[in-house]
Amino acid sequence: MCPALKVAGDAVEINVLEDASDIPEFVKWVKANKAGLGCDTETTGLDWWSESFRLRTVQFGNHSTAYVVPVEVSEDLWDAAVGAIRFLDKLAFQNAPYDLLVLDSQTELNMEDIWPKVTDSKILGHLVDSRARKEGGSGHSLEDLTRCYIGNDVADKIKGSMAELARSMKTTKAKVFETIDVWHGGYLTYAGMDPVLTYRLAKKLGPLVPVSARKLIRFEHKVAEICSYMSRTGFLLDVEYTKALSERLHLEELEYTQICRDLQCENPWSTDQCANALIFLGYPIDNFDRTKTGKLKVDGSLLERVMGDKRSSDMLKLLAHSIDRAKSARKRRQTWVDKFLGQRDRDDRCFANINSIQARTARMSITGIPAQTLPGNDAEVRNCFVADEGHVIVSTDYSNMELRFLAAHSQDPTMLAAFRDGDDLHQLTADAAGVSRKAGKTTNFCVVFGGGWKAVHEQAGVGEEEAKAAVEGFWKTYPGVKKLADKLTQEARRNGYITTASGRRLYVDRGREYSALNYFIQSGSRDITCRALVRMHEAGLTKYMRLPIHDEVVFSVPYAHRLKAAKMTAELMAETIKGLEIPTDPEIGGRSWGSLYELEHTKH
DNA sequence: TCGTGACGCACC
DNA sequence: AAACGGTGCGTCACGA
Repeated sequence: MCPALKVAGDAVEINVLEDASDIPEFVKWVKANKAGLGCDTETTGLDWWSESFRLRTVQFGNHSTAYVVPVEVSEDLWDAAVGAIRFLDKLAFQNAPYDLLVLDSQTELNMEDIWPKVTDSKILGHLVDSRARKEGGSGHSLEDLTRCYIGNDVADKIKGSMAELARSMKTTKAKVFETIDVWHGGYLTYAGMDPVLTYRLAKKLGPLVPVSARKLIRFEHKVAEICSYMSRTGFLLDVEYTKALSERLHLEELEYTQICRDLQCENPWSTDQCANALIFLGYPIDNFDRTKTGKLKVDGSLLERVMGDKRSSDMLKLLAHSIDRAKSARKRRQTWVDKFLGQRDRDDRCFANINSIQARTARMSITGIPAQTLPGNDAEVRNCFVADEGHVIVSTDYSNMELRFLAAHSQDPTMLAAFRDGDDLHQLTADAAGVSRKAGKTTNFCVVFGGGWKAVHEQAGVGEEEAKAAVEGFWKTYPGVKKLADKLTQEARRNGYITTASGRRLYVDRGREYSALNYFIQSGSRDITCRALVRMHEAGLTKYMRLPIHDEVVFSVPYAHRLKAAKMTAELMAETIKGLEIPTDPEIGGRSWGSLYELEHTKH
């Protein structure tokens, strides 16, 4: 028995099962709590797919009592924990996808059987307040939610106890979980507190979800479930190709780093050193922009200016080019290629960690395989991933989802007609304002982002006057959009938040009410993709899904069924919003993901 | 030795 | 009156 602890004034009892003789008491307690308990796992790390990964303890908790089951010490304890999970009607987890992937991969339990019983306190927390802690919101980690809804003192104690463990063991936090003795008192206290906090948070947060968002609770749990199946499936890596690419990028990096060194730039990753070396070779210091902290700005556009400047010497141009190439090669290798190789499992699969409800707008984020940020202008990096044996890659995305969503919800007649008639919306905006198509297109996107003429000016590379005319023309051409934007801005000003088409509450920062339109569109578009995931799941397509990427879903499908699969995904994903269809565009590729990008490559 | 902020760049 | 929204990740630089 651990020392008594207090949470928000209540004593919390943490029990540890030491051997089989403790099991009857635990079973009795679980039976008395059949309706539901908080649950958590402690493991050796986060890489649930790796061979060295181990499940160490499973913990259960209610409002005031916790049981820590050190499943790694005996089969009896293992069976007791597994039995409890099977027996309980409801289970509350904090970030359920992770724990369920652990239980699924390490025990005889299946995610499919656990998910229907799950409440995820992270999902509830996000539905209550989607903002990160930095943004003035609650945040969504266990520590943040505890701090916000239970008490600072408890959150500090949890955080402090972990740091203390690391200190006492003279190691890093990550190593603690791998090496600490399972009977260590501090460890067991830490482990036991988590399910108690999760249980309390789940109880507390449920009623705080705004009425308009209640229907999203089930929906978001389903989306998280589907994403966890995609995580579990993983994506097959073409190891031979990936190794060769890594090697090539490494040589490229070395070659260009050497040139930088020869030109007095020892470290091209230090912006200070780059600036100094460029100035040393004669580039005028006045030509630099400054960062907001007043330092010389060295970015891609500066390097481009150096290379394009007629007054630049050959050496200066060579330095700018070499800095760019060295950085680019290393970025590709470190951020993507080598990461894939390092993370693969014994079957050469990589596993994405999909946070199905992460951003302030509820957009997903994907780490592990950073699928949302793979370079899109060539096939090189994406070719690392391939469809399963006998499969090909299919990718289905929405056409113009955000602008169509805007047209549907604003019911602006001009914009609606343009989409219905298949007109060129970018040209339409351009014609209305008497500007180039490029300015028109950029304006359409900038308005969605909440940008103004300055953004159009910089992004489209058109003059200030043309940019001003384009933005002014936009609002005149689409008065319905203006009306929606004004309505949302006022709503944000009045309430401090907007309610999206799905009923989600999104807080908007004071003084930044112009972003309300973007939140509405971005969040609504994300919900469209997620509803499509649910429909495809119900149609039995989950095992072919690999990754959701904003307005796109990537699949691996059997070659023989590629046509039918593409058609099915296109039909299931398409959705009609207020009478306007958001159409989809399925693409059938070859074995590698990059094959879908090779055509676009020829554009350059 | 770490954690963190600034910066730059990859994307929708 | 105007207003660039949302991410992940790697490096450098700095401070506890």
